[in-house]
Amino acid sequence: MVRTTEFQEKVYHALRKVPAGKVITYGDLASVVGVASAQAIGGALKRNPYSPQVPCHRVVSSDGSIGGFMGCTEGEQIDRKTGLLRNEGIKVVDGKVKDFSRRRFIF
DNA sequence: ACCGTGACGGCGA
DNA sequence: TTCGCCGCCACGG
Repeated sequence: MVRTTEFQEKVYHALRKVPAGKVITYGDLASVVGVASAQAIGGALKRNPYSPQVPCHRVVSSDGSIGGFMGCTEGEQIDRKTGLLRNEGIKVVDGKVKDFSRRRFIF
């Protein structure tokens, strides 16, 4: 049983609305959930109890960086995250999201 | 492109 | 329950 706070649930719920092939920044996601801290989003994703249900891999940094994945800012986890993004049609080169045009998901 | 600072929430002690 | 520290960040210099 995973204890999730309302904050985390909001984050997960908002993230759930992001379809495959699109990515969102931590800041934008924070804006959606109504908080001013993008880092808090990262913290929530880090403790993400739901793996594929909540596409935490579709969340990238504002500068296009992949960001982190499963608590790691680098390593094979990141490589895996990159693979998932590419699998969804997102172009990722050198740890950066190239197709940044659709990073903004209109809610 | 890189580093430092700012700001907010979560979590542990 | 309260205080302090850390973090998958954002932005300016």
